[in-house]
Amino acid sequence: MSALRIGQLAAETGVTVEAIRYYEQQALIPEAPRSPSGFRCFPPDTVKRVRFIQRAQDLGFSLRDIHGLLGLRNEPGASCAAVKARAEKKLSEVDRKIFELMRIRTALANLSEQCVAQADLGDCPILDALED
Amino acid sequence: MSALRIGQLAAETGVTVEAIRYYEQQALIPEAPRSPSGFRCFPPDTVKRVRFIQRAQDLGFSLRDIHGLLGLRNEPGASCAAVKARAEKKLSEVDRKIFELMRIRTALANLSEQCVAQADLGDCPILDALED
DNA sequence: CTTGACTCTGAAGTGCACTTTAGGGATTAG
DNA sequence: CTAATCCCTAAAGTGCACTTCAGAGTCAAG
Repeated sequence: MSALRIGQLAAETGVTVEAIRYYEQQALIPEAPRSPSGFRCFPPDTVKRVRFIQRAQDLGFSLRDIHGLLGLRNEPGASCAAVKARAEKKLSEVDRKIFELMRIRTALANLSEQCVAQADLGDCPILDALED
Repeated sequence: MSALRIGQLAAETGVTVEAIRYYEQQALIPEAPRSPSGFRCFPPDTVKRVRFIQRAQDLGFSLRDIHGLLGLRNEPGASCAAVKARAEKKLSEVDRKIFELMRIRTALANLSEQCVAQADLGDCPILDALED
């Protein structure tokens, strides 16, 4: 049970076979060796690689970002600090988005309340929150 | 100085003239009246509208979403119940986004914290955590 | 009155992260 | 053996939010 065919890898990771071919094409996973008939035979640890991609994507990294993260490991001068710097850049972006979303959340909640109280939407709290 | 031409509106808001024409085409800003020669003459409060679009986009709303948010404000008071339902749907979407971002934030913060920023990449906690 | 900045339209192109299509060959359960 | 299922490739399509292009009209300054 050492090599996986593309469908098995897909089932294992929950991504489509097309997405996996796409990842290979984009060099996010190593090019798989082929069976005599031309089928891809993925080494089992490709599962980990695909999960890495999924997790990193989930953390807000683009595929380009992920390619960069993967590349870091092979760069001579690259350090853990470089990885940390990227993670922290993403972290501050995420913090900012959370902060802004909290503001609009409040505005929307107010709007909803006013809808109960009175039907007049002439003064919209959403706009108030966003136009400053 | 009551009406703005498209270039002035663009300069004021920091978006391109093309993007503004696109917004108008997508009905995100009202269709501007035209000068005798066919130039758009934007009422000054269009600046606010464009800024609303920018902010909302920054919060992760698509232009389609924004169209919906804007619609909330302009709908006739007749269907107050429908408006409220819409506002609450948006609210739950916002809540979901906040929740998702908090999850991402926690993961990034944890990973970043573990990184001593001195180790070589063989044992970078961030990459390690993403790989398991 | 000419030059250069500004504006117009419609159509096509861009980047992302895939998905879909078309037209095949390979493998396997019954 | 046959039918279902899996796999292959290259290319085109998708949705979003624009950007670029081509060709042409308008306006203010010098």
